[in-house]
Amino acid sequence: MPTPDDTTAGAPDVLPGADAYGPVQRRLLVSAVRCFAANGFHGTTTRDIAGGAGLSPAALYVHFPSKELALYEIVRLGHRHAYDILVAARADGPSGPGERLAALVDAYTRFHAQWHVLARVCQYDLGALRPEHYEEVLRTRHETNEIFRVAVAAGVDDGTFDPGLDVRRVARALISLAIDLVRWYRPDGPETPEQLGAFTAQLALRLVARPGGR
Amino acid sequence: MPTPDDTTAGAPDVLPGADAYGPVQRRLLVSAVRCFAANGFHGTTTRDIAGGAGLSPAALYVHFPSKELALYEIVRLGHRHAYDILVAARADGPSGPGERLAALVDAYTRFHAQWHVLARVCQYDLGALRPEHYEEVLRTRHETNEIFRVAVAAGVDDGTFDPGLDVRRVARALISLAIDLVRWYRPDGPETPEQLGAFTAQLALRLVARPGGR
DNA sequence: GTCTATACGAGGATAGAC
DNA sequence: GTCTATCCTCGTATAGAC
Repeated sequence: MPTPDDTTAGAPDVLPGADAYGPVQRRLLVSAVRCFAANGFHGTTTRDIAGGAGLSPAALYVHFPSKELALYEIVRLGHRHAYDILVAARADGPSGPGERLAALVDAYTRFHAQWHVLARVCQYDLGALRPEHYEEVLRTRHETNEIFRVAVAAGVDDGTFDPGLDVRRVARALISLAIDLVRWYRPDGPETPEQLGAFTAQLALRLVARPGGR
Repeated sequence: MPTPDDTTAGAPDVLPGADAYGPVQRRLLVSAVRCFAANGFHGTTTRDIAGGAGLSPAALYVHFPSKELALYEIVRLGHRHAYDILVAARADGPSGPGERLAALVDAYTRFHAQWHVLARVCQYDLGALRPEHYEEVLRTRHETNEIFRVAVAAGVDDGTFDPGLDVRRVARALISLAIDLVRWYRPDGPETPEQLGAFTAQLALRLVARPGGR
């Protein structure tokens, strides 16, 4: 049972691209994200969502044609935002393969910690999407994963990383480290998203380092 | 919609400790695990479970007092089995901290791959448990996690691993690597549970290795 | 122990007033 | 665009026959 009263304010805690929506639609999406994260798509009722936004059950259907499309909107937003963050992290900063990979892992980890409510929905409720929507999301995920594979491959190719690395598997492991925290992360815990990002990036560099390397 | 007809055979593919139950109860649990893994607890109906076991909707309640208690039975079984596997892996085999940690990560990874249907339920549907059952499961999880923390600490203390390691965070990362595969693992993929276990164990040793170490 | 039949509430979605 | 009221299906669980 999420709290209402994000009345007009944006919802910087659970919805990154919230400015793209009108105030009511935004309140509904914020409520939906919180409900889905807490109880899952099937464990959430349309009454929960509308009530969390301070509206009657019927009001939801003025803004979304179905519960599933509200989920799709949320999942699409989350995946798009994650992708954008990685592209930005890849673009700026130093350009060595190590620094670049560390920046990607750092950014991806921080994203999942900072937006852990949204990220949780993006990981756990994909199965509730209709097949065509699911396929669309998978395409975005593939592009996101590809960024990591390319970054690992770059360091292997130019000899910065261990030449014996299995690129796909190592990239997958780095993604696992960044994503799995949505399972256990709580914002009232001892670690900030920044600390988690820095730590995970450090682990990433250990994973790709040359055997005898400094 | 899982398939029926595990009629009398055990269900080695989804239920490890299946021998402890009678044949009908076992069929119900097997059906329930498959349904929960595919659609989540709230996305699964008691009709789905009973139908998947070849029974009428009402028959479920002869063997389980509620849908939630069937879930609890499944989750308890899964967590107990994972714990037992780790204790066994810790007990046999060579005794150096590196070998021991590798054996733990290997076993834990293999467990999640081999029993990925069960493991998926154990990771994704915990929130559907009633609070008292949830608390009980958390206790088992804590003991399981503690095994990894102790194994990492042992190598740090005797100088085998990097003395600068943050024991809790590194243990958490190893657990993440083993668990996250339930999100993407498919048995028809290119990797066997054994290959995944060996690879993840190798990553674990990289993560704990001394900086200049061989 | 399993079945058919059913009670009863929950939940997605709509109708129509304001 | 929001509300109240409602439709109607689905879903958990039970009753009672065999």
